[in-house]
Order: sequence, then structure tokens, then C-alpha cells
Amino acid sequence: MASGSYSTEFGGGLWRGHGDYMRDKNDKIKAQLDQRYAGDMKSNIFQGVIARIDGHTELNDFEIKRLITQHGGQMEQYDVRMFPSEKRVTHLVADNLAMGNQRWRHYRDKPTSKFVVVKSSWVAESVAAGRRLREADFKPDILHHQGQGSLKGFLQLPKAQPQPQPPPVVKDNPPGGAAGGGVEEDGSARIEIDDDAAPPVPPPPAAAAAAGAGAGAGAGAAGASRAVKPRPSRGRLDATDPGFVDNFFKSSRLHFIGTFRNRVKAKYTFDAFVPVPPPSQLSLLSMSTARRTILYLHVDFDAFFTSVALRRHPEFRNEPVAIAHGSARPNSSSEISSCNYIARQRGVTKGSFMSSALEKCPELKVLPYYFDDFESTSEVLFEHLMQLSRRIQPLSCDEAVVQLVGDDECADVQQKAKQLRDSVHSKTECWVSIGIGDSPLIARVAASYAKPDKGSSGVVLVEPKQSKDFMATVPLKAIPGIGPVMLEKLQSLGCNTCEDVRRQRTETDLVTTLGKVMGSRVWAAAHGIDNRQIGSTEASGAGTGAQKSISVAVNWGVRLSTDTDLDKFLASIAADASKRLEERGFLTQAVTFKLMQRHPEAPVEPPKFLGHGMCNELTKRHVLPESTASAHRIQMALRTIWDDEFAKKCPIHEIRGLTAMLGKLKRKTSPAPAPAPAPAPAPAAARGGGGGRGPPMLTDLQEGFLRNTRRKVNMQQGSKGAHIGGPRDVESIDLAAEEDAECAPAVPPSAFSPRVSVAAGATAGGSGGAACAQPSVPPARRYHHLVDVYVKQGSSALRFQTAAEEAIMGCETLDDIRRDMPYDDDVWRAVLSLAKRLGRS
DNA sequence: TCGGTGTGGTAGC
DNA sequence: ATCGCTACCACACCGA
Repeated sequence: MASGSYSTEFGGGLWRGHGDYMRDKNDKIKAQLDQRYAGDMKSNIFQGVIARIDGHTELNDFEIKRLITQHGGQMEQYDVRMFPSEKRVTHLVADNLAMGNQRWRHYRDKPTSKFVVVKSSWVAESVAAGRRLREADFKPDILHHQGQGSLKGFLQLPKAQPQPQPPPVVKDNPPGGAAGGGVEEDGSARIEIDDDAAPPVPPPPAAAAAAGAGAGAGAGAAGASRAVKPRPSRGRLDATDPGFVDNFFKSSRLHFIGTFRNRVKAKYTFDAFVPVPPPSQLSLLSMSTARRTILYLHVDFDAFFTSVALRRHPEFRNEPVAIAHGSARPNSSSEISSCNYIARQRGVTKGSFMSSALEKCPELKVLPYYFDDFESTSEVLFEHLMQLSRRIQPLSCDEAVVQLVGDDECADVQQKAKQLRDSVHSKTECWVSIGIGDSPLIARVAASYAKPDKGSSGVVLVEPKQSKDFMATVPLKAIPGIGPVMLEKLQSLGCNTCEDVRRQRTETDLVTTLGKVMGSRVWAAAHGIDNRQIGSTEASGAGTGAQKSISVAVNWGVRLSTDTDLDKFLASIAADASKRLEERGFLTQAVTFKLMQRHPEAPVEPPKFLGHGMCNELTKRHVLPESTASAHRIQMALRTIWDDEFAKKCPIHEIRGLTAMLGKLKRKTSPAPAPAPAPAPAPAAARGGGGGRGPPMLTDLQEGFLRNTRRKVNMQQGSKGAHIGGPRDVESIDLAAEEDAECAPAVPPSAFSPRVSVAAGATAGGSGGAACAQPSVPPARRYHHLVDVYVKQGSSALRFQTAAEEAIMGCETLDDIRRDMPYDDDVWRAVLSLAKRLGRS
């Protein structure tokens, strides 16, 4: 690999080749742990205690471990597939929350086991008391309840997706008992694990009952939600649950990574890179410019998530460890997002399913995501980097490029890199790898050679003169921008390494095969040249300039049945999109809706649990007449696209995911006078502002709607004469509206067809329309979700539901309505007619 | 020729 | 259980 023609070493003292690397590292870590945990030994109150933590605990496990080890106890190793009775564990620390069902059952049913189960407060309070408190006083509450009802409820068995409608193969719904083969397999597999671990005893009756309890589950759940914790709606996991989107984003690693760069940019002020023309043009430059030394450091944490998580689980330092949701079950489809190098050696790869990772490495330890820790750890990195230079391009949460300009900054760069490594490690217990070169490209490739599995010492410097030679041996797939597709194209040309390209291919070849840009880029890269505009977005991989788009995507857990489901879901997406706009102070003027539809040949349920499986994608963009940050308008745009473009192609139950992409971003210029943070019960407030020349008292929504319908309004105002603003009284307006409504058919429906509908059972009286009932809202305003106003103009359509709803909600009388919605006869008419039907006049 | 749109590829763990 | 995101670039295609 390392051809030796470039310099990789600095001193070589602290870090040796990789063979020694692990041993070294382990020694160091042991020393650190000793120092950290044994060194500040505080007491011996936990002498003889061998503890293990199970499930989530109130006191975080890091703390628990620290306390126990500092006070004379030990931690036992963690293996979720085994019950601790088989080990020498004396104490199991477990709180009530989020604990696996079967394990609780086990603990409850086998109280005679050698270990004792205590709450985490036992640890904390014992330390506080300076003595070991009685374990019996810290028994988890749930173990007190022998009633199976509450336990069963707590178990909240999968109650799989209703899989509501037409799907011909309804193969779930375990409550029915006669589950299909696939599910049965799953279920029995799970139980087997339980049985294996638990001594000879057959599955306890509770398990059998739970497994088959369809009808009972409801009652149990109700009881449990009182006893344990109020669960929002059914314990079911899907996109129709309120809060699903929020929750999803809180748990999504890809969301975390994807939004990180912009978060960092918002947090720090970095300087732009000094622009440097590609080396090929150096000859054109004045000597002084050409001579100025410029180097790039590419800095990158090793196995970032895993390294961070290991801080909380130091006992796994020497084990294969991966980060994923869920636990190490052999049939899990949870994705491995990161793993340490021990696990990688055994064949675990990021992105693979838990199941296949466990096949390769059955002893794999799985740790959860600690997003807050990831965030704070990366903060440490960026703060260190800023001491080298403020010309930093953040690439991701664990990765950045630093530009060093001039002899001062470039002096002793290896020493600086090494110190950076050590310093970051001493603060974070995580190592970074560093690549140094005269272009971001070289630095980046060098950093990949600095990784622990590449036999280097953590820093690789490529002397500028050596760039070309260095690149020769580099496999093409190590070049940024070359992914699976590009690589395949290159392989079809007989190229796997830069050397191949250099020997066998001309730039013209590559341009023909890869396209104009990538072709010449790859050709240049193979020759050691980074022909991207240094400092530009492409070179840094990160937008230097203003952000161009914001997107909100949910392609997991999306299983919708009804139009209402879809509306709710669009609303959450739009709300999130709007929130992100506000946070960044942006307005958008273009909404793109991307929808994933189950591929006709794909199975209804994909291999990945609640995943999207193979899909067709539909994309459609809708340009708004004016910039906005309003959730309502975004939602309307999405709904419009759905109605016009997608609905006819995609039955709702085939939706597997959707994305709202906001483009044409503009900075919000308005002074943002009052944050108005509590808009919930507020009437359709008349916010003048807006910036437009609109009528003074229009709401944001109304203004937008006005613009959307301007053409039509203009046309119709001519013939209709004065519109609603006049001093006519309510009755006559109402009548006029009705009359107009009669005339409506005269207008071609395709041109304009307002339609007002009242959701079934959702009248103010609330006859069964429970979903709409909003008990805390006074009756006069209880028109939530009642109104569907569609306004069609040619090919574009708008759904007016939310706007009308908002307007009505703020209105006590028809006069109020008139005041709030003076802008459009047709909508007026629709609203008035609705209001009349609802007995509001 | 230009700008807009839809599609596809890539990167991070 | 499980959390398959985000933001950017490049390109082909379309219509004016």
C-alpha cells in the first residue's frame, strides 16, 4: 500500500504500526480507566458487587458505572441475549422504563435467581448515604405488581399495522392468532431466545396469553398506561401517530448527520478558504502567490459514533462493538451505523442489518445512539481546529478540512497534527485521523490512509511534490465523488486505480464515459490534481455560500390508510419544514414533493422493518406566488401536488415515504417584531407585516391565497362588481353567496370549482367524530378540520382547508368572517355557505 | 441559448 | 421492533 514515496511518519514514537495499534490502544485505555475509575476510588461500599445495567435507567449508565466502580464494585459485561443468572452478576440495575418485556417477566417470575434487581437510585442513594442501602427497598416498581394485566399492557405487543385496506395478502395482525407464516417465524424465534436463556421452564403462561391476546390487549393497555406511563395513543409505531415525525427525527442518525453541517455553520463563524487556482494554472501566477505555502488538513474521527458510545461502556473497549437501534437479536433488521475496528475485522460493516452483522460476529456488542454526546464531542473537535486556523470547512459531524496558509501556519504541521490528535483524544477519549496535503483531495485521501486499519500512525502527510506519486496507487473508489456507479463505469474501462487511469485512459475517454465534469475531475485526480475550485462547495464538500435548499424526508415507518392519515402526515411534514425555515430565518418559494411508492413487484412489507423497500419515486415541484415560511402554505402546496399529480398514480396504502424539499430560499428580511410564540388558540390574527403591498389587515395565509388566486379574482371582480368589503349586512351577503353558488355550474369546473364539504360526523356537536373533538376549545371555535375547500384553476389546485379553518376558528360571527376574509368572493361564498350550514348566521 | 424541471449520484455514521 | 436523512452537484430534457 503505502509506497513509501511519501512521508507518513513523524517520530513514530507514540503510534506504531497497526499490529501494535490495538494493543497499544488497549494498554492506554486500561491505564486511563484505572486512573479514572480505580485511581479516584472513593469508598468500598460496593465491595463484592458485580453489577449489570439493563435497559434504560434514569441515572445514565455512564454515571452508574462510575459510581459503582469508584465505590468498590465491578461492572459485568453486557450481552443482551443472555440473562445474567448465568454469570456471576450480583446486582442488576434496572428502572421501569423501556425494558424488554420478556426480561421483566423473567425477573418477576424467577425471583430466586442469584442476583437482585435494583433501581438505579439504589446506586446513587447508597453513595450519598455512604453505605450500601438495603436492596429490597429499591426493587423496581414493576416487579411489585404481580397482576398480569398491567404487565401485559406494559408489554404492548406489536399490534402490527392494521394493514388496513385492500392489500390482498393481510398477513399480520397477530392478535387474530392465526398469523401468517412469516410472522409466526418471527414470533417463535423471539421466544426461543427467551427459552434458551431461561432455564428449562416453558414459556410462562403470561407469555402465551400475551402472544395470543388480541381483545385483552386493549384493556390491559388502558390499565397499564395509567400504571406505567401515559403512552401517546396506541403503542403502535407509524406515521399516523401524532409526534411520529418529531420522534423519528430525534432518533434518526441520518437526520443527525445530514443536518449537522448547517448546525455547525450556524454555531461558529469560520473563514472562507483562501482561493487557490488549480495547480495547473500556477504558472500564470505571480511568484509571490504561487510560492505561498498552503496546506490542508483533513481531520476525521475514527469510528465516530462507536468511539463516543464506548465512553459510556468502557468495559467493551476490547470487544467488537456497533451502534444501532434495538438490540442484538439475530433476526433484527436494525441498521448498523458504525462499528469499531475490532468488529470491522470480523466482517461487520456499517449499513448492514443487525442480522447479517451477527452472523459474521455473534459476539457483537450493540450500543445505542448517544446523539448529545456526538454533538458535544464534535464540538470539541471544532474548537481544537479553530486554534489552527479559522479557515475551516465542516464536512460532517466528525469531519472537517482546515486550510493552513503561509509559512507560519504550515510550520511543523506534523507536530501540530499530532498534538491535535492527542489533545482531542485526551478530551474526548476518541481518536482522529489526519491527512495532510496541498489540496483537499490529497488531504482527504491521505486521511483515509491514516485510519487505524491502514497501518499508519494516525497522521499521513503527503509532501506536495509527492502528490502525483501518492495518487498512483490509490484505488479509484477512494476518490471523493466516485461512488458505486462511477466506479462501475471506470471498471468497464478497465480501471481500478489511478495508475490504471493514467496508463490507459485519456481525459477524452473519461469525459465520454463519465460526463464532462466528472471525467476531467477523475482524470485530474488520478494525476494528483484537485481541479475543483478550491474553497468552492465541491472542493470542500460543504456549501460555502448560502444554503440553497431545505428538505424534510420521512421514508421509514410510513404506512397510511386514509386520506385523513395523509393529511395529518403532510401537516407534520409541513410543520417541520416551516420550523426549519424559521430557525434559519429563511423563506421558501418552491416546494418539491417527492413521494416513494411501493414498487409493483416489491413485497408489501420489505426486509427492513417498516422500511420503504423497493420503490418508484414521483417528484413534482410547485412554485408559490410568493415566498413564505408558513406551514399551512407548505402543506397546501404538498396537498395540491398530491391531488393533481400523485393521487391518481398512487393509492394511499402504497405510500412508503415522502419528502418536502424547499427551494428558492430567501433570507427573511423582516425585522421579526414579535416572535408570537403561542399561536395555538390565537384567532386568525391580522398580521399586517408580510412585506407585500397587500390590504392592511390580511393574515399571512389570506395574502398567500390571494396571490394564488389573483388571476381568477381579477377576472371575476370585473363582472361581479363590488366585493365583500362593502357595507352590506351579513344576511344579504349570505344570500348573495348562496345565489352565486347557484351560478357556479356556469363556470367550467376545470377552470374553477370551489367545493365545500363537511367531514362526516365531525360537526360541532361531535357525533362520533372523535378525532375532531377538541374539548378544550370553546364550542364556537370547534370547527377544527371541518372544512375542505378546493379551488381549482386549470392545472393547479389549492386546498384551502387550513386557511378556512383558521379563519373560522377565529370568528365568532359572520362579520368576523367577513373581516378576516375579505379578499375572494369564491372562498367567501364557500365559507359562508359552510357557516350557514353549521348554523353560524 | 437560456432557465426551469425531474432524475440520479454522492457523502457523512 | 425501529427510526432508510440531507444537501449538493451534474446532467438530460423541455419549451421559449
